[in-house]
Amino acid sequence: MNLETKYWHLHNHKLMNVLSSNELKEICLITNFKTAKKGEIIYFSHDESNRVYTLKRGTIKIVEIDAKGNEIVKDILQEGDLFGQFTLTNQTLDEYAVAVSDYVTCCSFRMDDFEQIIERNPALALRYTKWMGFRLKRLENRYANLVFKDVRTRLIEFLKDWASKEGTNSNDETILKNYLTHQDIASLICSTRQTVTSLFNDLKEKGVLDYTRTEIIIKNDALLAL
Amino acid sequence: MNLETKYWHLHNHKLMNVLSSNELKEICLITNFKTAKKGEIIYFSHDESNRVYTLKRGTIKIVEIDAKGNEIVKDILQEGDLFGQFTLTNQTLDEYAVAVSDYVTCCSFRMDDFEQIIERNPALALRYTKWMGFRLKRLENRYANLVFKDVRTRLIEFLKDWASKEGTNSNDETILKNYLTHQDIASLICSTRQTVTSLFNDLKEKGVLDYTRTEIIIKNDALLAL
DNA sequence: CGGTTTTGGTCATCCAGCCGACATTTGCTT
DNA sequence: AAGCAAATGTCGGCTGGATGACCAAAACCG
Repeated sequence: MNLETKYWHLHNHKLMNVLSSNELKEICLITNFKTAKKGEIIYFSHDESNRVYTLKRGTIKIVEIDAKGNEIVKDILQEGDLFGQFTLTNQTLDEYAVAVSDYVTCCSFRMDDFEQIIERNPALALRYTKWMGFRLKRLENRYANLVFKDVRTRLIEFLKDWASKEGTNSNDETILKNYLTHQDIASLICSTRQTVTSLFNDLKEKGVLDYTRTEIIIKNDALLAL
Repeated sequence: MNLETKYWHLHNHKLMNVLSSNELKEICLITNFKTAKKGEIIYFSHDESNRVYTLKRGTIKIVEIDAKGNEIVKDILQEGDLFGQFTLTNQTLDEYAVAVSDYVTCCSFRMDDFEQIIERNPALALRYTKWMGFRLKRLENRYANLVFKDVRTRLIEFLKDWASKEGTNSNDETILKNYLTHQDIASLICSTRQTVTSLFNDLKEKGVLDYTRTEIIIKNDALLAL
Protein backbone atom coordinates (compact mmCIF):
# COMPACT_ATOMS: atom_id res chain seq x y z
CA MET A 1 0.00 0.00 0.00
CA ASN A 2 1.47 3.33 -0.99
CA LEU A 3 1.88 6.37 1.20
CA GLU A 4 -0.94 8.37 -0.30
CA THR A 5 -3.46 5.64 0.41
CA LYS A 6 -2.15 5.25 3.92
CA TYR A 7 -2.41 8.95 4.43
CA TRP A 8 -5.97 8.99 3.24
CA HIS A 9 -6.95 6.17 5.52
CA LEU A 10 -5.51 7.82 8.56
CA HIS A 11 -6.83 11.20 7.62
CA ASN A 12 -10.37 9.93 7.76
CA HIS A 13 -9.97 8.22 11.05
CA LYS A 14 -11.95 9.35 14.11
CA LEU A 15 -9.04 9.04 16.44
CA MET A 16 -6.58 10.77 14.18
CA ASN A 17 -8.38 13.83 12.98
CA VAL A 18 -6.89 16.02 15.66
CA LEU A 19 -3.49 15.68 14.08
CA SER A 20 -1.80 18.11 11.74
CA SER A 21 -0.69 16.93 8.30
CA ASN A 22 2.88 16.64 9.40
CA GLU A 23 2.00 14.46 12.30
CA LEU A 24 -0.19 12.33 10.11
CA LYS A 25 2.67 11.78 7.74
CA GLU A 26 4.81 10.78 10.64
CA ILE A 27 2.29 8.19 11.75
CA CYS A 28 2.00 6.89 8.21
CA LEU A 29 5.60 5.87 8.32
CA ILE A 30 5.10 3.59 11.26
CA THR A 31 1.75 2.20 10.23
CA ASN A 32 1.02 -1.18 8.72
CA PHE A 33 -2.14 -1.92 6.81
CA LYS A 34 -3.93 -5.18 6.45
CA THR A 35 -7.05 -6.17 4.58
CA ALA A 36 -9.06 -9.32 5.12
CA LYS A 37 -12.12 -11.05 3.76
CA LYS A 38 -14.94 -12.62 5.71
CA GLY A 39 -13.72 -15.32 8.04
CA GLU A 40 -10.05 -14.44 7.78
CA ILE A 41 -8.04 -13.99 10.93
CA ILE A 42 -6.44 -10.60 11.44
CA TYR A 43 -4.40 -10.72 14.56
CA PHE A 44 -3.14 -13.00 17.27
CA SER A 45 -2.47 -11.97 20.81
CA HIS A 46 0.87 -13.71 20.85
CA ASP A 47 1.94 -12.04 17.63
CA GLU A 48 5.25 -10.28 17.48
CA SER A 49 5.68 -7.15 19.58
CA ASN A 50 2.82 -5.24 21.17
CA ARG A 51 0.74 -3.60 18.51
CA VAL A 52 -2.33 -1.41 18.55
CA TYR A 53 -4.82 -1.96 15.79
CA THR A 54 -7.54 0.28 14.56
CA LEU A 55 -10.36 -0.72 12.32
CA LYS A 56 -10.78 1.37 9.18
CA ARG A 57 -13.61 -0.45 7.49
CA GLY A 58 -15.90 -3.38 8.20
CA THR A 59 -16.80 -5.36 11.28
CA ILE A 60 -14.72 -7.82 13.23
CA LYS A 61 -15.14 -9.99 16.27
CA ILE A 62 -12.60 -10.56 18.99
CA VAL A 63 -12.52 -14.22 19.87
CA GLU A 64 -10.87 -16.19 22.58
CA ILE A 65 -10.39 -19.92 22.76
CA ASP A 66 -10.89 -21.42 26.18
CA ALA A 67 -9.39 -24.54 27.66
CA LYS A 68 -12.01 -26.82 26.12
CA GLY A 69 -11.50 -25.36 22.67
CA ASN A 70 -14.70 -23.35 22.65
CA GLU A 71 -14.87 -20.10 20.76
CA ILE A 72 -15.82 -17.22 23.03
CA VAL A 73 -16.80 -14.00 21.32
CA LYS A 74 -15.45 -11.26 23.51
CA ASP A 75 -16.43 -8.26 21.47
CA ILE A 76 -17.80 -6.97 18.21
CA LEU A 77 -15.95 -3.99 16.81
CA GLN A 78 -16.66 -1.51 14.10
CA GLU A 79 -15.13 1.27 12.12
CA GLY A 80 -13.02 3.52 14.27
CA ASP A 81 -12.59 1.08 17.13
CA LEU A 82 -9.21 0.21 18.52
CA PHE A 83 -8.08 -3.23 19.58
CA GLY A 84 -4.98 -5.19 20.48
CA GLN A 85 -2.75 -5.09 23.52
CA PHE A 86 -3.11 -2.07 25.68
CA THR A 87 -0.80 -2.91 28.48
CA LEU A 88 2.33 -4.86 29.09
CA THR A 89 0.57 -7.66 30.86
CA ASN A 90 -0.06 -10.22 28.20
CA GLN A 91 -2.11 -12.79 30.02
CA THR A 92 -4.64 -13.76 27.42
CA LEU A 93 -4.01 -17.26 26.20
CA ASP A 94 -5.39 -17.37 22.75
CA GLU A 95 -7.16 -14.34 21.47
CA TYR A 96 -7.60 -13.26 17.92
CA ALA A 97 -9.64 -11.07 15.66
CA VAL A 98 -11.78 -12.45 12.83
CA ALA A 99 -13.33 -10.50 9.97
CA VAL A 100 -17.11 -10.72 10.10
CA SER A 101 -18.12 -8.47 7.24
CA ASP A 102 -17.01 -9.02 3.67
CA TYR A 103 -14.17 -6.56 3.47
CA VAL A 104 -12.15 -5.39 6.40
CA THR A 105 -9.32 -2.92 6.51
CA CYS A 106 -7.30 -2.13 9.56
CA CYS A 107 -4.11 -0.38 10.42
CA SER A 108 -1.65 -1.08 13.19
CA PHE A 109 1.44 0.39 14.76
CA ARG A 110 3.83 -0.70 17.40
CA MET A 111 2.76 0.38 20.85
CA ASP A 112 6.14 2.02 21.47
CA ASP A 113 5.82 4.19 18.41
CA PHE A 114 2.31 5.13 19.27
CA GLU A 115 3.38 6.12 22.75
CA GLN A 116 6.08 8.35 21.41
CA ILE A 117 3.59 10.12 19.25
CA ILE A 118 1.18 10.51 22.12
CA GLU A 119 3.98 11.98 24.13
CA ARG A 120 4.44 14.68 21.53
CA ASN A 121 0.79 15.19 20.83
CA PRO A 122 -1.41 15.96 23.80
CA ALA A 123 -4.62 16.36 21.82
CA LEU A 124 -4.26 12.81 20.60
CA ALA A 125 -3.49 11.73 24.14
CA LEU A 126 -6.65 13.28 25.43
CA ARG A 127 -8.69 11.64 22.77
CA TYR A 128 -7.09 8.33 23.45
CA THR A 129 -7.80 8.56 27.17
CA LYS A 130 -11.40 9.45 26.50
CA TRP A 131 -11.73 6.51 24.24
CA MET A 132 -10.34 4.22 26.89
CA GLY A 133 -12.69 5.65 29.48
CA PHE A 134 -15.50 4.80 27.15
CA ARG A 135 -14.30 1.24 26.78
CA LEU A 136 -14.04 0.93 30.52
CA LYS A 137 -17.59 2.08 31.03
CA ARG A 138 -18.84 -0.29 28.39
CA LEU A 139 -17.16 -3.26 29.97
CA GLU A 140 -18.38 -2.22 33.38
CA ASN A 141 -21.86 -2.14 32.01
CA ARG A 142 -21.57 -5.57 30.53
CA TYR A 143 -20.24 -6.85 33.79
CA ALA A 144 -23.14 -5.37 35.72
CA ASN A 145 -25.62 -6.88 33.29
CA LEU A 146 -24.10 -10.27 33.78
CA VAL A 147 -24.41 -10.06 37.52
CA PHE A 148 -27.85 -8.58 37.89
CA LYS A 149 -29.88 -9.63 34.91
CA ASP A 150 -31.07 -13.00 33.71
CA VAL A 151 -30.38 -14.36 30.25
CA ARG A 152 -33.66 -13.19 28.80
CA THR A 153 -33.05 -9.60 29.85
CA ARG A 154 -29.48 -9.70 28.63
CA LEU A 155 -30.63 -10.84 25.22
CA ILE A 156 -33.19 -8.08 25.02
CA GLU A 157 -30.70 -5.41 26.03
CA PHE A 158 -28.29 -6.80 23.51
CA LEU A 159 -30.88 -6.54 20.76
CA LYS A 160 -31.80 -3.01 21.73
CA ASP A 161 -28.19 -2.02 21.67
CA TRP A 162 -27.53 -3.69 18.37
CA ALA A 163 -30.61 -2.16 16.78
CA SER A 164 -29.68 1.32 17.91
CA LYS A 165 -26.18 0.96 16.52
CA GLU A 166 -26.76 -0.76 13.21
CA GLY A 167 -30.45 -1.05 12.58
CA THR A 168 -32.17 0.58 9.63
CA ASN A 169 -35.53 1.96 10.60
CA SER A 170 -38.57 1.61 8.40
CA ASN A 171 -42.00 2.42 9.78
CA ASP A 172 -42.28 0.86 13.18
CA GLU A 173 -39.78 -1.84 12.44
CA THR A 174 -36.01 -2.02 12.66
CA ILE A 175 -34.09 -4.26 10.34
CA LEU A 176 -30.75 -5.76 11.27
CA LYS A 177 -28.35 -7.41 8.91
CA ASN A 178 -27.67 -10.56 10.88
CA TYR A 179 -24.07 -11.64 10.59
CA LEU A 180 -24.05 -13.41 13.93
CA THR A 181 -25.03 -16.99 14.61
CA HIS A 182 -26.99 -17.94 17.70
CA GLN A 183 -23.75 -19.32 18.99
CA ASP A 184 -22.07 -15.94 18.58
CA ILE A 185 -24.87 -14.12 20.33
CA ALA A 186 -24.86 -16.69 23.10
CA SER A 187 -21.23 -16.11 23.90
CA LEU A 188 -21.64 -12.34 23.74
CA ILE A 189 -24.35 -12.45 26.37
CA CYS A 190 -22.74 -15.34 28.22
CA SER A 191 -25.25 -18.05 27.62
CA THR A 192 -25.65 -21.13 25.45
CA ARG A 193 -26.75 -21.70 21.90
CA GLN A 194 -29.85 -23.64 22.93
CA THR A 195 -31.07 -21.00 25.30
CA VAL A 196 -30.66 -18.25 22.74
CA THR A 197 -32.51 -20.25 20.12
CA SER A 198 -35.48 -20.90 22.33
CA LEU A 199 -35.59 -17.30 23.53
CA PHE A 200 -35.57 -16.12 19.94
CA ASN A 201 -38.50 -18.37 19.14
CA ASP A 202 -40.29 -17.26 22.23
CA LEU A 203 -39.90 -13.62 21.19
CA LYS A 204 -41.06 -14.47 17.69
CA GLU A 205 -44.16 -16.14 19.10
CA LYS A 206 -44.89 -13.09 21.20
CA GLY A 207 -44.64 -10.89 18.12
CA VAL A 208 -41.60 -8.95 19.24
CA LEU A 209 -39.48 -9.87 16.27
CA ASP A 210 -39.12 -12.00 13.20
CA TYR A 211 -35.99 -13.44 11.72
CA THR A 212 -34.27 -15.45 9.07
CA ARG A 213 -30.64 -16.46 8.90
CA THR A 214 -29.67 -13.21 7.30
CA GLU A 215 -32.00 -10.69 8.86
CA ILE A 216 -33.68 -9.77 12.10
CA ILE A 217 -36.79 -7.64 12.01
CA ILE A 218 -37.70 -5.97 15.25
CA LYS A 219 -41.09 -4.49 16.11
CA ASN A 220 -39.93 -1.32 17.79
CA ASP A 221 -42.82 -0.83 20.20
CA ALA A 222 -42.91 -4.41 21.34
CA LEU A 223 -39.20 -4.55 22.06
CA LEU A 224 -39.08 -1.26 23.89
CA ALA A 225 -41.98 -2.34 26.06
CA LEU A 226 -39.92 -5.19 27.53
CA MET B 1 -5.44 22.30 54.20
CA ASN B 2 -2.62 24.64 53.25
CA LEU B 3 -0.72 24.70 50.01
CA GLU B 4 2.45 23.14 51.34
CA THR B 5 0.62 20.08 52.58
CA LYS B 6 -1.23 19.78 49.32
CA TYR B 7 2.02 20.05 47.46
CA TRP B 8 3.57 17.33 49.54
CA HIS B 9 0.65 15.00 48.97
CA LEU B 10 0.77 15.40 45.24
CA HIS B 11 4.52 15.22 45.12
CA ASN B 12 4.45 11.73 46.57
CA HIS B 13 1.78 10.46 44.28
CA LYS B 14 2.47 7.68 41.81
CA LEU B 15 0.58 9.30 39.02
CA MET B 16 2.03 12.74 39.53
CA ASN B 17 5.70 12.16 39.87
CA VAL B 18 6.36 12.80 36.21
CA LEU B 19 5.47 16.43 36.70
CA SER B 20 7.83 19.33 37.25
CA SER B 21 7.47 21.48 40.37
CA ASN B 22 5.74 24.20 38.45
CA GLU B 23 3.18 21.85 37.08
CA LEU B 24 2.62 20.36 40.49
CA LYS B 25 1.93 23.78 41.89
CA GLU B 26 -0.52 24.36 39.12
CA ILE B 27 -2.38 21.18 39.98
CA CYS B 28 -2.37 22.11 43.63
CA LEU B 29 -4.49 25.10 42.87
CA ILE B 30 -7.28 23.05 41.37
CA THR B 31 -7.13 20.20 43.84
CA ASN B 32 -9.47 19.54 46.72
CA PHE B 33 -8.56 17.34 49.63
CA LYS B 34 -10.81 15.29 51.80
CA THR B 35 -10.16 13.05 54.77
CA ALA B 36 -12.51 10.46 56.16
CA LYS B 37 -12.69 7.94 58.96
CA LYS B 38 -13.79 4.34 58.76
CA GLY B 39 -17.32 4.03 57.48
CA GLU B 40 -17.61 7.58 56.19
CA ILE B 41 -18.79 8.22 52.70
CA ILE B 42 -16.41 10.04 50.43
CA TYR B 43 -18.09 10.63 47.16
CA PHE B 44 -21.38 10.27 45.36
CA SER B 45 -21.73 9.68 41.68
CA HIS B 46 -24.38 12.34 41.36
CA ASP B 47 -22.24 14.87 43.18
CA GLU B 48 -21.59 18.20 41.56
CA SER B 49 -19.59 18.28 38.33
CA ASN B 50 -17.48 15.42 37.06
CA ARG B 51 -14.53 14.91 39.33
CA VAL B 52 -11.60 12.55 39.35
CA TYR B 53 -10.47 11.32 42.72
CA THR B 54 -7.20 9.79 43.72
CA LEU B 55 -6.53 7.97 46.92
CA LYS B 56 -3.57 9.22 48.92
CA ARG B 57 -3.80 7.04 51.98
CA GLY B 58 -5.93 4.17 53.23
CA THR B 59 -8.37 1.77 51.64
CA ILE B 60 -11.84 2.41 50.30
CA LYS B 61 -14.56 0.42 48.66
CA ILE B 62 -16.71 1.53 45.76
CA VAL B 63 -20.28 0.58 46.44
CA GLU B 64 -23.40 0.59 44.36
CA ILE B 65 -26.96 0.27 45.55
CA ASP B 66 -29.15 -1.84 43.34
CA ALA B 67 -32.90 -1.68 42.81
CA LYS B 68 -33.65 -3.83 45.84
CA GLY B 69 -31.50 -1.70 48.10
CA ASN B 70 -28.64 -4.18 48.30
CA GLU B 71 -25.09 -3.01 48.70
CA ILE B 72 -22.89 -4.21 45.88
CA VAL B 73 -19.16 -3.83 46.38
CA LYS B 74 -17.77 -2.98 42.99
CA ASP B 75 -14.16 -2.49 43.86
CA ILE B 76 -11.60 -2.19 46.59
CA LEU B 77 -9.08 0.58 46.04
CA GLN B 78 -5.80 1.47 47.62
CA GLU B 79 -3.16 4.13 47.75
CA GLY B 80 -2.48 5.59 44.35
CA ASP B 81 -5.65 4.37 42.73
CA LEU B 82 -7.93 6.69 40.84
CA PHE B 83 -11.69 6.65 40.94
CA GLY B 84 -14.72 8.70 40.01
CA GLN B 85 -16.25 9.46 36.65
CA PHE B 86 -14.07 8.84 33.67
CA THR B 87 -16.42 9.64 30.89
CA LEU B 88 -19.33 11.84 30.18
CA THR B 89 -21.85 9.04 30.33
CA ASN B 90 -23.11 9.08 33.85
CA GLN B 91 -25.36 6.08 33.93
CA THR B 92 -24.68 4.66 37.34
CA LEU B 93 -27.65 5.10 39.61
CA ASP B 94 -26.25 5.22 43.04
CA GLU B 95 -22.59 4.72 43.45
CA TYR B 96 -20.38 5.97 46.23
CA ALA B 97 -17.08 5.41 47.96
CA VAL B 98 -16.81 4.37 51.60
CA ALA B 99 -13.69 4.50 53.76
CA VAL B 100 -12.74 1.00 54.88
CA SER B 101 -9.52 1.64 56.76
CA ASP B 102 -9.30 3.96 59.73
CA TYR B 103 -7.92 7.05 58.07
CA VAL B 104 -8.39 7.89 54.45
CA THR B 105 -7.08 10.85 52.51
CA CYS B 106 -7.94 11.56 48.95
CA CYS B 107 -7.65 14.41 46.51
CA SER B 108 -9.90 15.36 43.66
CA PHE B 109 -10.03 17.77 40.76
CA ARG B 110 -12.59 18.66 38.19
CA MET B 111 -12.31 16.51 35.09
CA ASP B 112 -12.13 19.60 32.89
CA ASP B 113 -9.15 20.96 34.75
CA PHE B 114 -7.44 17.62 34.68
CA GLU B 115 -7.97 17.39 30.95
CA GLN B 116 -6.44 20.77 30.41
CA ILE B 117 -3.38 19.72 32.30
CA ILE B 118 -3.14 16.50 30.38
CA GLU B 119 -3.32 18.49 27.21
CA ARG B 120 -0.28 20.44 28.26
CA ASN B 121 1.58 17.52 29.73
CA PRO B 122 2.00 14.48 27.52
CA ALA B 123 4.04 12.50 30.03
CA LEU B 124 1.14 12.64 32.43
CA ALA B 125 -1.18 11.69 29.61
CA LEU B 126 0.86 8.65 28.80
CA ARG B 127 0.90 7.58 32.40
CA TYR B 128 -2.80 8.11 32.66
CA THR B 129 -3.51 6.01 29.59
CA LYS B 130 -1.32 3.23 30.89
CA TRP B 131 -3.17 3.29 34.13
CA MET B 132 -6.47 3.06 32.32
CA GLY B 133 -5.22 0.19 30.24
CA PHE B 134 -4.38 -1.57 33.45
CA ARG B 135 -7.85 -0.99 34.82
CA LEU B 136 -9.35 -2.30 31.62
CA LYS B 137 -7.33 -5.48 31.80
CA ARG B 138 -8.29 -5.99 35.40
CA LEU B 139 -11.96 -5.65 34.70
CA GLU B 140 -11.67 -7.92 31.69
CA ASN B 141 -10.09 -10.49 33.91
CA ARG B 142 -12.82 -10.26 36.47
CA TYR B 143 -15.37 -10.60 33.74
CA ALA B 144 -13.70 -13.70 32.37
CA ASN B 145 -13.55 -15.23 35.84
CA LEU B 146 -17.22 -14.69 36.30
CA VAL B 147 -18.07 -16.43 33.07
CA PHE B 148 -15.74 -19.39 33.23
CA LYS B 149 -15.10 -20.20 36.85
CA ASP B 150 -17.40 -21.44 39.59
CA VAL B 151 -17.82 -19.67 42.92
CA ARG B 152 -15.29 -21.79 44.72
CA THR B 153 -12.56 -21.01 42.22
CA ARG B 154 -13.43 -17.33 42.22
CA LEU B 155 -13.09 -17.19 45.97
CA ILE B 156 -9.73 -18.91 45.85
CA GLU B 157 -8.42 -16.58 43.16
CA PHE B 158 -9.69 -13.65 45.15
CA LEU B 159 -7.82 -14.83 48.23
CA LYS B 160 -4.63 -15.40 46.28
CA ASP B 161 -4.88 -11.94 44.84
CA TRP B 162 -5.61 -10.34 48.15
CA ALA B 163 -2.79 -12.18 49.87
CA SER B 164 -0.27 -11.15 47.25
CA LYS B 165 -1.29 -7.51 47.51
CA GLU B 166 -1.68 -7.02 51.21
CA GLY B 167 -0.58 -10.13 53.02
CA THR B 168 2.28 -10.16 55.50
CA ASN B 169 4.32 -13.32 55.15
CA SER B 170 5.60 -15.24 58.14
CA ASN B 171 7.04 -18.71 57.68
CA ASP B 172 4.71 -20.60 55.41
CA GLU B 173 1.70 -18.56 56.35
CA THR B 174 0.27 -15.31 55.06
CA ILE B 175 -1.68 -13.06 57.37
CA LEU B 176 -4.38 -10.74 56.10
CA LYS B 177 -5.94 -7.95 58.07
CA ASN B 178 -9.57 -8.72 57.38
CA TYR B 179 -11.61 -5.58 56.94
CA LEU B 180 -14.18 -7.23 54.72
CA THR B 181 -17.31 -9.04 55.81
CA HIS B 182 -18.45 -12.22 54.11
CA GLN B 183 -21.11 -10.08 52.52
CA ASP B 184 -18.46 -7.78 51.04
CA ILE B 185 -16.45 -10.66 49.70
CA ALA B 186 -19.57 -12.23 48.30
CA SER B 187 -20.44 -9.20 46.25
CA LEU B 188 -16.87 -8.82 45.04
CA ILE B 189 -16.87 -12.33 43.64
CA CYS B 190 -20.53 -12.17 42.67
CA SER B 191 -22.00 -14.67 45.02
CA THR B 192 -24.02 -14.73 48.24
CA ARG B 193 -23.12 -14.37 51.88
CA GLN B 194 -24.19 -17.91 52.71
CA THR B 195 -22.12 -19.49 50.00
CA VAL B 196 -19.02 -17.56 51.02
CA THR B 197 -19.47 -18.53 54.65
CA SER B 198 -19.76 -22.20 53.91
CA LEU B 199 -16.84 -22.13 51.49
CA PHE B 200 -14.72 -20.45 54.15
CA ASN B 201 -15.60 -23.17 56.61
CA ASP B 202 -14.92 -25.83 54.06
CA LEU B 203 -11.46 -24.38 53.41
CA LYS B 204 -10.82 -24.15 57.14
CA GLU B 205 -11.76 -27.81 57.54
CA LYS B 206 -9.38 -28.75 54.75
CA GLY B 207 -6.57 -26.89 56.49
CA VAL B 208 -6.13 -24.25 53.80
CA LEU B 209 -6.77 -21.31 56.09
CA ASP B 210 -7.91 -20.17 59.47
CA TYR B 211 -9.79 -17.05 60.32
CA THR B 212 -11.37 -14.80 62.88
CA ARG B 213 -13.39 -11.66 62.30
CA THR B 214 -10.29 -9.55 62.12
CA GLU B 215 -7.73 -11.80 60.51
CA ILE B 216 -7.30 -14.43 57.85
CA ILE B 217 -4.36 -16.79 58.07
CA ILE B 218 -3.52 -18.61 54.90
CA LYS B 219 -1.35 -21.72 54.60
CA ASN B 220 0.64 -20.76 51.53
CA ASP B 221 1.29 -24.22 50.14
CA ALA B 222 -2.24 -25.43 50.60
CA LEU B 223 -3.76 -22.42 48.88
CA LEU B 224 -1.37 -22.43 45.96
CA ALA B 225 -2.06 -26.11 45.40
CA LEU B 226 -5.70 -25.39 44.63
C1' DC C 1 -27.63 -31.64 -8.16
C1' DG C 2 -26.28 -34.94 -4.32
C1' DG C 3 -23.37 -35.01 -0.33
C1' DT C 4 -21.37 -32.62 3.51
C1' DT C 5 -21.04 -28.93 6.91
C1' DT C 6 -22.98 -25.42 9.46
C1' DT C 7 -26.81 -23.51 11.75
C1' DG C 8 -31.15 -23.76 13.98
C1' DG C 9 -34.88 -26.38 16.79
C1' DT C 10 -36.53 -29.26 20.67
C1' DC C 11 -36.50 -32.01 24.70
C1' DA C 12 -35.24 -34.58 29.07
C1' DT C 13 -31.99 -34.40 32.66
C1' DC C 14 -29.44 -32.44 36.25
C1' DC C 15 -27.02 -29.48 39.51
C1' DA C 16 -24.57 -25.20 41.38
C1' DG C 17 -25.69 -22.10 44.07
C1' DC C 18 -29.50 -18.70 45.30
C1' DC C 19 -32.98 -17.81 48.65
C1' DG C 20 -35.48 -17.64 52.97
C1' DA C 21 -35.60 -18.76 57.60
C1' DC C 22 -33.64 -19.23 61.79
C1' DA C 23 -29.91 -19.94 65.41
C1' DT C 24 -25.63 -18.49 67.30
C1' DT C 25 -21.70 -15.63 68.12
C1' DT C 26 -19.22 -11.30 68.44
C1' DG C 27 -18.50 -6.73 69.39
C1' DC C 28 -20.13 -2.25 70.29
C1' DT C 29 -22.87 1.15 73.19
C1' DT C 30 -24.57 3.34 77.17
C1' DA D 1 -23.12 -5.94 82.56
C1' DA D 2 -26.95 -5.79 80.02
C1' DG D 3 -28.84 -4.93 75.60
C1' DC D 4 -28.63 -4.70 70.89
C1' DA D 5 -27.12 -4.78 66.19
C1' DA D 6 -24.16 -6.70 63.04
C1' DA D 7 -21.74 -10.71 61.45
C1' DT D 8 -21.44 -15.60 61.05
C1' DG D 9 -23.37 -20.56 60.69
C1' DT D 10 -26.46 -24.04 58.92
C1' DC D 11 -30.04 -26.23 56.35
C1' DG D 12 -33.51 -27.69 52.90
C1' DG D 13 -36.16 -26.41 49.08
C1' DC D 14 -36.16 -24.62 44.61
C1' DT D 15 -34.95 -23.10 39.89
C1' DG D 16 -32.50 -20.91 35.87
C1' DG D 17 -30.27 -22.42 32.67
C1' DA D 18 -26.31 -25.56 31.32
C1' DT D 19 -25.49 -29.97 29.08
C1' DG D 20 -25.97 -33.67 25.87
C1' DA D 21 -28.36 -35.97 22.40
C1' DC D 22 -30.62 -36.02 18.30
C1' DC D 23 -33.10 -34.18 14.22
C1' DA D 24 -34.39 -30.69 10.49
C1' DA D 25 -33.26 -27.09 7.53
C1' DA D 26 -30.05 -24.12 5.09
C1' DA D 27 -25.91 -23.14 2.96
C1' DC D 28 -21.93 -24.48 0.79
C1' DC D 29 -19.21 -26.80 -2.66
C1' DG D 30 -17.27 -29.85 -5.88
